[in-house]
Amino acid sequence: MPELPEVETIKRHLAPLLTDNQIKTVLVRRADAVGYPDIKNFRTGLEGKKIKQLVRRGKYLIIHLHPHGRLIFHLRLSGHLRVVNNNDEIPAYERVRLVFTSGRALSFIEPRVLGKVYYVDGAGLPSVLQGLGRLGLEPIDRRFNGKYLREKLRGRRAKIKSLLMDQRICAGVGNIYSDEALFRAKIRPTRRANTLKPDEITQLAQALRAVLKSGIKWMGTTMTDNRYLQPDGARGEFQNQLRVFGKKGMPCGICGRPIKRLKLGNRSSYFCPRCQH
DNA sequence: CTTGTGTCCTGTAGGC
DNA sequence: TGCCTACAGGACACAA
Repeated sequence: MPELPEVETIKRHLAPLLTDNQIKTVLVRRADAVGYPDIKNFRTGLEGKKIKQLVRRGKYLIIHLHPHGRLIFHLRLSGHLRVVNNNDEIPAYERVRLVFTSGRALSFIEPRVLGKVYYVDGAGLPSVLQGLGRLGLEPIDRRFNGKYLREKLRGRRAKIKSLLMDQRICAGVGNIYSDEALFRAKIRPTRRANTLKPDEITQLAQALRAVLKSGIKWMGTTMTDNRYLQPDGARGEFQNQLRVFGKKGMPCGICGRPIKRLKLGNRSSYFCPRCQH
């Protein structure tokens, strides 16, 4: 579900609510929602710890604990996080709950159980989190520019969209924001990376930066299914800024021709056949 | 090393 | 109403 702007929005909402809270108990309602370690060590590792700081890297949300340890969430396609009163009704599809000494609780909701939560004690990362250790630059990083992207794409013959969604190249970019950046840079998702001119890659890097920053500003994208919601239940607003994603058959805002949809890998891609080359 | 495809899991929407 | 298929903001294992 969430890409970088959504996870960033979630982090900003949760940070003031969670910081300094102490974990009293941990309830695991679905064992396979815990990615690491085993359930017993997951619980004992967390109980008694205090929440120190929230950090986002790519699409990962990392919660630093006191006196040590990290709690890491990856929400994948359908994960949610909500802060609730521990006495309130249990949300549907809740998989893990952290109960705080304050009487509040953090609810990890994940209908599809693709998203996971991890507890890491030491400095290193378990193999199930190797993706976190291999992330490339985020497009909102000031070092992310045309030069960086050209180096990463050099010699690559794959379709550009699949490379934009490669977290080792563009950390935090997913299906929505890659389509939107490609539209703004006037490049088709199916273009082979090695056919892009240096100028086009510079435009693409700029577009990625702009789209992700705008996504954060508008607090993420909530489509009509409300699958992504902020932790307080509010919808995002970036869906109103979308130019192509989910707009099959609707007129392009620039040329008026209908937006096309195609399958790339197993994902939907949207683009304007007139404006994008 | 690179690329494309299948798979994990569950729910929902739409066609018949 | 029921059954079937397609689809879903992701990432990884695997084969070629």
